[in-house]
Formats: sequence, structure tokens, C-alpha cells
Amino acid sequence: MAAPSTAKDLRVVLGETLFAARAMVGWRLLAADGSGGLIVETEAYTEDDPASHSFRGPTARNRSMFLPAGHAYVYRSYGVHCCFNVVTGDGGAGEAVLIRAIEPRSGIEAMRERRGVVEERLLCSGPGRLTQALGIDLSHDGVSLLGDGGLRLLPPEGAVQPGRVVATTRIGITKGADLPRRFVLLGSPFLSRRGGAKG
DNA sequence: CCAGTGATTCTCT
DNA sequence: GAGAATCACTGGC
Repeated sequence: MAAPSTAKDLRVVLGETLFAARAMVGWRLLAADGSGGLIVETEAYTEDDPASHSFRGPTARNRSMFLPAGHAYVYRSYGVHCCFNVVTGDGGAGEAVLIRAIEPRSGIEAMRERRGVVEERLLCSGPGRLTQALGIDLSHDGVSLLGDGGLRLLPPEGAVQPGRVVATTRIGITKGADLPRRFVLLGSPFLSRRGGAKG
């Protein structure tokens, strides 16, 4: 399929979670103030996945995971950080893609201030870091990402080179830990951890 | 490597 | 309801 551009195109891509998790590497995530950058690391969480927050059905925390694809699921992690997901899958399946790292491209000074960190490589290289950098918090839980304002998910400006995205196992989970459901831009210095090739 | 951190969820009354 | 375990993390040794 051609590069997605319309909101309808984006919803088609987001309808299949594992495909979307890989495809979204190279897409852009922008905050309301225009700060943000390129997604370089994602993780897929499907409805049959014991590691997914939705595995045991809807709860107060995870209810926005069951919204239509293209909405945000934001939750508090370890009582401290917020983590940001793009809801995916058809028909409110309870699937989502965790955005784990982005490559800063715009609004870098604003992100530095929100993070209290200068080094660019440390601004958005982790799920808790990038939400702090973009000012994402629980008020963004359940919002649409395909609109014109606020938090926006946008298709890539240029084609991602084939073969540049590789799958690895996910970070920080105990269940489903062997599944290759983390997708990284190979060799990117902005990953939360070194991705791809072993060693 | 490990401590901090507190919401969320599970289990048992 | 209460107590306990768990936890999609970060930062500092």
C-alpha cells in the first residue's frame, strides 16, 4: 500500500497490531506545542498476550485500550512515570502499541526544559522519558491521535529503508518475554537500549 | 547492580 | 475490605 496519509489510511494500518507496531517505526509523534520527533522503538501488546494490560479484560486503568484504533492509552508506571501507547486493532480488541523511544526533531529546547536534561540522546530514549519530554500525562489518556491539534500521530515524511526495522524481545516484562514484539530502528542512537544485532 | 515509588490488581476473609 | 504482590521505569551507584 502507498504511504498512508489520510486518517482513514492510518486507521487501516493501525487495525493490525503487529503490523502497526513495525510500521510505526519512522512515523512522527508531536505534542500540542509541536515538539516531538520520529518513533524509533515500539512494542506490540495484543489481546491474547499475557503481558498485555488488557489480558484479563477491561479495568478502570486500561479502559482506553478498548477504544477504536488511533486513540491514546496512557497509564502510570511504578507510581511515577507515564507510558504512552497507540491503541490498535479492530473493534475495541484491547490491543495497543507502546511507544518506547523517539528521535528528537522539533521543540528540543522545550523538551530539555521539561526533562531537566541537556543531552539529546537522553531526552526521549525510554517510555517514561518521552512522555516527560512531550508533556504527556494522564490527561491524554483516551484522546484521539488522528486529529489536527493536541497530540498527533503522523505518517513518515520519507520512506523508511526496507530492512532497517528489526524485531527483538520486549523490555521489562516477565510474561511473553520470549516473543519478538519489540521493533527498533536498527542502529539508532536514540533507543532505550541497544537494539537489533546481538553482542 | 539496585533502590525508590505508589497505583493497581489479586487473594482471602 | 484489608493485606500483599506485582509492575510495559529511571537514575544513581
